[in-house]
Amino acid sequence: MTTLSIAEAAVETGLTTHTLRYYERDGLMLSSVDRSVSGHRRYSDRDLTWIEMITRLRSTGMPIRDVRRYADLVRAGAGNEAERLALLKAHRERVERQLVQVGAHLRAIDHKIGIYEGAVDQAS
Amino acid sequence: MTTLSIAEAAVETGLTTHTLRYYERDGLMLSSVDRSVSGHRRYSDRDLTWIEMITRLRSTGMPIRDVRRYADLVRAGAGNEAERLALLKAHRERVERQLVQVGAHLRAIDHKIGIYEGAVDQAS
DNA sequence: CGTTGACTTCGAGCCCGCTCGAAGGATCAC
DNA sequence: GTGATCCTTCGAGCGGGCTCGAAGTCAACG
Repeated sequence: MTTLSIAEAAVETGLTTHTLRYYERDGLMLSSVDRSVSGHRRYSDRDLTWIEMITRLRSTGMPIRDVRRYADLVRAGAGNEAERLALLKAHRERVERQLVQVGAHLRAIDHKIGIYEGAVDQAS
Repeated sequence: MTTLSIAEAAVETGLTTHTLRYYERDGLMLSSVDRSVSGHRRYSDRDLTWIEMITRLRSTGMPIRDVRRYADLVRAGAGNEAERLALLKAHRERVERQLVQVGAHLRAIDHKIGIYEGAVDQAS
């Protein structure tokens, strides 16, 4: 099992070291990241996998506080799967509704693009 | 041609009166909104149509400053269609890339949901 | 004529999610 | 050993996009 320094974990996850510390500080990690004897953070595979999950939730638009709630549930251990499920499903619904909306807006914008393409063609 | 008060325009567009004034202040409108003799804003159909466009751009994630740039182009009048086209196309690209990404993340989350559904089934 | 209420402007404040800098301690490369 | 590099914590700052409050004007209703 490999463990990474915060700088390496930053590269691996595409986040900054500042953000990684911030996530931990803000209660988004499942537990405090392990430390080396010298006190430096050591990111485990488990940490990295979890950060990947955070990234998924975040980049589908989940606010930090909801990610924290989810982390709290996972941290609490087995027994609250139904609650986690509800949280993820609710999120899923929101994201899908938004995808549909964005799709519709995008088509309207495409229509506009079509108009300009016509106009630019004319001009040439 | 109907014209609306700011309060009516807010209802119509789903924005707040604060936001409508903010958009104008921030140079997002094509021109200052007309005023009644008493100085109250009167939103024309053209204004509402434009606000709809702003909403489309905004809710597909375009930052305010880019909306302003686009408004500047439209305001400048005919002759810069190619530039407008470029702006919209670039935006379109970004949005599509993001849609793909969000879709991928969503599927990963769905996978997780599937796992929890299994677990909750087990428990019941 | 008074009061209610919708409107005006302006500037400040807020929330989110980072992002950064300072100050200090440890570690690595030579 | 010494200098560069990396780490730590803490708290402040920032950019975006609103959001709000204060203070004032004006018009309509009764």
